[in-house]
Amino acid sequence: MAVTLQQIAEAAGVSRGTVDRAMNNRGRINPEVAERIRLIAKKMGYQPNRAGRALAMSGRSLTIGVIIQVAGTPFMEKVLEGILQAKEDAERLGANVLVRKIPDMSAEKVIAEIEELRKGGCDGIALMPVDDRRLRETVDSLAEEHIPVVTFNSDIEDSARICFVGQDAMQSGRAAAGLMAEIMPDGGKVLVISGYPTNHSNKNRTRGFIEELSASRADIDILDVQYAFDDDRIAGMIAEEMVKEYSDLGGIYLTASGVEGVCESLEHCGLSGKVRVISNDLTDQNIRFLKEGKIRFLLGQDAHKQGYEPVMLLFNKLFDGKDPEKEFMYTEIVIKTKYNI
Amino acid sequence: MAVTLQQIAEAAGVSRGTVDRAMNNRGRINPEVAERIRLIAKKMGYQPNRAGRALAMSGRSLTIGVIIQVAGTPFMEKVLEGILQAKEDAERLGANVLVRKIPDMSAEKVIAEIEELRKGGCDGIALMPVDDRRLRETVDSLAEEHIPVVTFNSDIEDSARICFVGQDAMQSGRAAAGLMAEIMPDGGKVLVISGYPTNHSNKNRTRGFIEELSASRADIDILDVQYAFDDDRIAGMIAEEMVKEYSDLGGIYLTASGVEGVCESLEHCGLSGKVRVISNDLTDQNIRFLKEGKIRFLLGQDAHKQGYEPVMLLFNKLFDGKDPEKEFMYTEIVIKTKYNI
DNA sequence: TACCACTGCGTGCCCGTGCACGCAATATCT
DNA sequence: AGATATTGCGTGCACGGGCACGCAGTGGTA
Repeated sequence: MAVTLQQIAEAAGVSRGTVDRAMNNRGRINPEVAERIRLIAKKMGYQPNRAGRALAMSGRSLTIGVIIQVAGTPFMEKVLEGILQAKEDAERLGANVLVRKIPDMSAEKVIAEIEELRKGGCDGIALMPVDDRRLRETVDSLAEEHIPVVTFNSDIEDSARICFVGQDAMQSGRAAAGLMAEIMPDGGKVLVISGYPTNHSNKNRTRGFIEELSASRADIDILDVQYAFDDDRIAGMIAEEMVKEYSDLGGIYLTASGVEGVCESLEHCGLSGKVRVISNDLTDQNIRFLKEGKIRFLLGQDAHKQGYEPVMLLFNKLFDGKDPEKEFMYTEIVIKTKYNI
Repeated sequence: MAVTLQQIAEAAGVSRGTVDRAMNNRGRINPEVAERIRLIAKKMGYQPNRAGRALAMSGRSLTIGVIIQVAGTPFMEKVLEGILQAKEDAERLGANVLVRKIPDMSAEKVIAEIEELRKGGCDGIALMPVDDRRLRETVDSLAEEHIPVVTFNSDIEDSARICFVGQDAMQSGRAAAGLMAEIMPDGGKVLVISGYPTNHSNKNRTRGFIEELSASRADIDILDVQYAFDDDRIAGMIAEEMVKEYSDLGGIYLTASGVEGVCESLEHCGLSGKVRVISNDLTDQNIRFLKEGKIRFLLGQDAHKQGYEPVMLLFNKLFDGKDPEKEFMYTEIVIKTKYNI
């Protein structure tokens, strides 16, 4: 049976109200008594009853804002599903979840949404950020107002956000290397095309990929990393140039965008399906290329969790005062082939 | 804001208790009044408040029993984690979750546990079943007593369980075929070693694998399915016999157990790592073989969800009277290599 | 007519928690 | 010393829903 405040009160020889003050640091209590009560509560394994709390809190707001880009990709659809399920769960306990969908993800738009949520008296915010100085400053200012922020999908490094829910990029790069090793039995050359090198995901995926592949396969030659800056045209040009220069180029790993350009170039050179392409992210386009056999493997992430968890982390923080266990919550790396997409 | 019984009572010009009787069909009420109240409630969009109900129901049982095999595998650990998280969530709303761990999974043991739970006044049961006629009869008898049952990991087909949470075995077989196709660029022969053919998972994995591979790769020759009946020694013998008979045997797909026997045979023949092995289930042993490069791919399933959902489905059913959306809840297929395990 | 059972409804308590209020004891100030 | 704040604590109400109890009105029976 669950322990209640009343039981702790009896065990400590005080009243329920005193236990309440001790547990919730409300002040107006002798610090020594408070400490003793907290010790007893801990020993008894006290966990606040959600129903009781929800009931007592009813009438108050507890609003959680979620800022998400609506791309219409299957990935985003699943993230949204996760968010909506969390919304349902949280709202049944009296919370209020506002989902703000924005069509394109510029820092200005995100900041504008944050400001609007802040004005509306939002108690916590989950967002899919972009790398931007002003956005980081905005997040830090939210933290100063004690409005917790959780980032998901990508992170704002060195900011005051309480948790990041997303992929471990290094590990993702290593997994890609493992797959590349499996499908290149005869050795050969491998090319890594990275997006913006300032982006941490790109950097870490590249690092993980190279570390793993060079460690496991001495017979595979990894060419110098090329940067396509998230531009399909540049990625295509790089691919074309490289397959012409190196006839034994057997695989291309893309850390981010540029898939379309690469696939077109390979097709143009008559090498589509021959040069193995491994890429990231379950976008519509990538999935199409995967189904057509132009991409061998796609590395994705647990989309549902990436939507559900940020909301729930905020809810737990705001409702129970329970901080996230870690500063990062990594989602599983999902490997998709044309057969399990 | 949410509608309460009190608001309905005021709108209907009756007392809260009368609304309660109307909404919960408790009798002792004029049928016409009851109907009128239900109409008003519907019009106002009444949804019972979980917190209130949980609080009122506290002290009463709402006991959910979970029967799980403790194998100590990482997979089972994660399933257990999911169960324990669901336990926490449900218990915070006043439910009671009993986790029964049994060391080995014979039908007798499972039935014995079910009987004990039934005697203890359990309101719903989640279990990892084995294929057994008496077990199915037991589950059906539970259904007659209105004790809902959810199966997970494997199903009891054609039984009265309200939902199955686990893998779509056909799809898993297809994914394995896709991977096999990727790592056998030069064609050759492929062998399927199945566990007990009466087991639906084995049957469907085999079917999915053969359908997919024969459709996508005409240059790969799929040998007749061999049955190892979940016996390592038999599986090993089959593998040894086959690699001797067919020098171009390039891949083995195992639907279930027998991995150890196969790997030993391959090692014995000096073909370890050369003949590609793809298998199912993230057991300790399989993971070891995967890490050692003796297995190329392992197909697993979302373990956490497989623990969490069965308990939550039962809780939603018993607490809110909400039935599962579908009779099946399929978990995602996870592909593991030595690099993302 | 007196007694009882039954119907149809209102009332009040309970669950666990948050919080406002109030009261006694002590501390601080005039 | 007396008035006034502050500290430390107990008490009671509220929240929404389940359910026991009780009460008035009705109908039947001896």
